[in-house]
Amino acid sequence: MAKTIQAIRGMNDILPGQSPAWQYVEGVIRKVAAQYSYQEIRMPVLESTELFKRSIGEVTDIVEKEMYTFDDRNGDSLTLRPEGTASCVRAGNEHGLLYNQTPRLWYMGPMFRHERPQKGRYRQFHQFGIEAFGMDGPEIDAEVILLSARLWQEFGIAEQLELQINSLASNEARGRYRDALRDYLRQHEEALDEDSKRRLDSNVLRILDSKSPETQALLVDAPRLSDYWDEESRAHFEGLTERLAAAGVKCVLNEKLVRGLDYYNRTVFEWVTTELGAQGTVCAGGRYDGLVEQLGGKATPAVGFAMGIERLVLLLESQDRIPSVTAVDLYLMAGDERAELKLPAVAEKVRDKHPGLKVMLHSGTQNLKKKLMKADKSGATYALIVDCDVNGRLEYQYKHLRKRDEDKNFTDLAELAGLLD
RNA sequence: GUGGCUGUAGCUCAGUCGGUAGAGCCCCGGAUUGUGAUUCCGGUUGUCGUGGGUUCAAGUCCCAUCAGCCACCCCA
Repeated sequence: MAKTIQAIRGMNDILPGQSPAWQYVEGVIRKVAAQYSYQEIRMPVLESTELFKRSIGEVTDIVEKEMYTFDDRNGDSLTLRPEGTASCVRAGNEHGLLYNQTPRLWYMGPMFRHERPQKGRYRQFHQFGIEAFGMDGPEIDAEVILLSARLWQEFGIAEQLELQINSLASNEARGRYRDALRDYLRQHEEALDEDSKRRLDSNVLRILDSKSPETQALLVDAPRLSDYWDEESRAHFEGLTERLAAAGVKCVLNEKLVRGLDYYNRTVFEWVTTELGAQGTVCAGGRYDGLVEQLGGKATPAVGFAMGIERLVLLLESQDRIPSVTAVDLYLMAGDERAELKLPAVAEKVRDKHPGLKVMLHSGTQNLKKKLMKADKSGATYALIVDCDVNGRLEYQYKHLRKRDEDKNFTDLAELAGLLD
């Protein structure tokens, strides 16, 4: 036997048993995105490596050690996209979608990060994302968050998710805070954990969400980001929280919430759950007013989020919120050899008349008992046995496989319609 | 990238002190030759993750490696 080949580590097959859950999730997402008049955009999975270095930030973990990067045959450096926003902005700039316009866009598809796999974290994973460009008021931040909140309502998991929100303020204000925080932490450097010491130079703000208890104790008396907010950012933040409150969406201020990607400013938010272990963030996003210009476009404010589909599916499964669907509705079989020849034609007629019905045609040569066993095993609700009388006329026997004593015989296929509920 | 746990049949798992591989489910056949669900009888499950080593003998002990899970890191 030839040696079998396994899937790449951290890259999962979505098997037939799982695909109905995915189709359900994708269907609800498409519906809700349409309710808010967002339009789909589909970007390539491969982009120039430079795009992600310039958008996500050179010194982030994603760019430094998590990207699938390789040289094309002509020597260009290409990267499998680790997230969607950069690609979306690139496409918007490239096709003139953003200039003097206010597009509301969504995308869904696979992303790639070379991390150690664990629950809710995979090397190929899927994100649904939305991005709204050209609008700088808090009402669009609110819209984006309300869209996500509606998804939780639709899925029936609103109770399991908490909205955490913060403002990173303007780049200048954040810069002043970063300096103040660094000054404070330098005075207590010896008390910091190793990771935080390293971040003192590379990314001070990330020390805020360190899991080390000693570091957190140190942060109690540290400068607070909200004390450094500029007036415009404060007004923007209040405008957002007032709109959320008016719409009945609860949120908690988390002053230690800073995003991992460099391009965020002002509003940042996360929807978190305690149901998924260490990977509790199901959806996260914020405002990124500088990114379009940073990638060569005209200065354009923007806000968006990304949602991890795997985490969403895991959460739905943990709450038993995935509707069951039957794989087969009607199982069709022949009772004799002459009917066998006409069976595909009968199946086509049934499919013509009942387009929504999932019709499975028996294949194989077992006797009728075996056919019915197969029908039962298929999960079908109904079976239809087709026979041929001496004159070549077709006769039908209908059986309800989930209720007893529901057999019926008829010679006109049209009678089937009245039997399917 | 770091650490802990785990890899035996398609699935869930047992396998004692090292002595040539087991159960249930599933699948196939039959009881019942054209009527499923319950029942009964019979049958196939296999590179014990992979590669080395120790040993007369390794699923079992040792080393390496791959994969999965959980946590760190990071992130959705």
